[in-house]
Formats: sequence, C-alpha cells, structure tokens
Amino acid sequence: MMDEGQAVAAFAALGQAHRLRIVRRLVTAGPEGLAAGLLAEAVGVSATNLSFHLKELSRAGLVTAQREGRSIRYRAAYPDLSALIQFLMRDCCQGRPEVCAPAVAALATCCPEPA
Amino acid sequence: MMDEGQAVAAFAALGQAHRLRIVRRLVTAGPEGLAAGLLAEAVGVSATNLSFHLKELSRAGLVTAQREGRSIRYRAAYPDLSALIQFLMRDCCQGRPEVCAPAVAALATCCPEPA
DNA sequence: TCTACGTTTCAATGATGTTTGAAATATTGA
DNA sequence: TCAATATTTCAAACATCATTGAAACGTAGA
Repeated sequence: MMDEGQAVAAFAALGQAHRLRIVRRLVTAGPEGLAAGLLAEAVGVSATNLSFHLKELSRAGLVTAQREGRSIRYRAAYPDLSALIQFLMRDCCQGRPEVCAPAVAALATCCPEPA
Repeated sequence: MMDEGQAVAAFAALGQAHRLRIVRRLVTAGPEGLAAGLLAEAVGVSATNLSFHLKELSRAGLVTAQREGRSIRYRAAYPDLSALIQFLMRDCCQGRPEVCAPAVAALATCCPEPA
C-alpha cells in the first residue's frame, strides 16, 4: 500500500513532460520493455538527458532496468503504477463513493471484467 | 478527456508534499470544501505559502475557489481528479488489461458497485 | 587487445519552484 | 468611517530541477 511520501515521489516523477512520455512509451511497450537507445529515439531526447530522467523514474519506483548485452532494457513497473492509481482512488473515493463512477466507467471500456 | 499536457500539470501539482496534503484534505472535506484559513491550519503551512500552493493547484484545475464573506472556500475539483485517474488507467491498461486488476480490486473495496 | 557501441557520470549553466515576511486588498461589523 | 479579519500579492532569498557536452564505463566482436 503506497504511502503519501511514495505518492509524492511518483507524482513528481510523472509531472515532467519528458518523463511522462517515457513511462507512457514503456507502458505501451508492455512487459518486454525497451532499450534505452530506442526509448531516447521514441521520446526525442538526448541519451544523456534520457539517462537523467530514467534515474529519476527509477528512484520513484516507476521503472526498472536490466542490462542486456551492451544495451540496458527498461520496463514500466506495473505494480507501482497500479499502486499509484489505487492511492488516487482511495483519496478520491473517501467519503464520496460516487466520485469514482467515471473511473469505473473508464475501466469498463479499457479492461475486461475482473474475475 | 484529459490530454498529456493537462496530465503533466496535474501530476506536477500533486508532486509536492504540501499540495498533496492540501488536496487530500479537500477531498476528505467533501463537496462542502474548506475555508483557506482552516486548510492552512489543517495542513500546517503559513497563509502566504498556502495561497501560493492553492494558486498552483488551481492552475492545474485540481481545486476551485469561491469567496464566502471574508473567507474563501476551496473545494477539490472531483471531475478533474477523476479524469486524472482515467488518464493513468488508459495508459496503464494499454495493451495490458491485466494491469488494471489491482485497481479494480481497490475500487471494489472503496466504492459501491457502479450502475 | 583494439575499436566501436550503448549508456551513464560529471560539472557547468540556466530555468523553475518554494519559502518568508511585509505590504496590499477585500469584506464585515461597530 | 474605522478597526479587525481573511486572504492574496510582491520581492527577495534560497533550493531544486533540466539540459548540455565532454569524459568515463562496460560490453561485444574483430
């Protein structure tokens, strides 16, 4: 369960255009992730700058890294992204369940029914 | 539907400890909101500093303000918070529906079944 | 071992964000 | 109109963040 401090770190990490694009790209890449070089090209940022942002995202727990030959493969940290959504929903629903309805509706359109 | 730019602004706004506490407090306060003075006390921040953060949150569309006598009442902008959750979920589920399962489970524990 | 490749680290620079206290503004009630 | 209350604006100081290019590092193949 994500605490307030972790949530602040995660939000701050996502509150930067390049970084948000990076995690979006990694999420769409799926569990296979993407090598840093390809990511840099996809996001349109220098290798140096990408490295800076990836370190930032990594500190926030939003991405993971794994060396693979001479490249380094990055992946979205799905559990932590999930935890962040839950944090937002916990807050958002607190005492006001109806607030979540739109989110629930969105879920229905993007996901299959949960078990 | 929230776009990437709005999402960056919202995340950046929430990625600051004082501001996150402010919106959490406003969310728990419900639709009635809270006067600035009470908020300042609740969050433990000077009036001046609170004003700065509220302006920031307001720019990001996360809170609304309404004068009421000599106080100003602030409220959480539920629709925008909801839209932010949806943005995260759209990304998160993209091509990987199973990622949302924990979020769905969380929904079940905090919200009634949607219509 | 040498060279090329992919990535990170470092140091410098400029840009933004946060906090503070004093002063200004708006509202109310005497 | 005056004084009190609630909040914001302003300017200054400080801290943090983003970007850049050069250099360093680790890995792979000739």
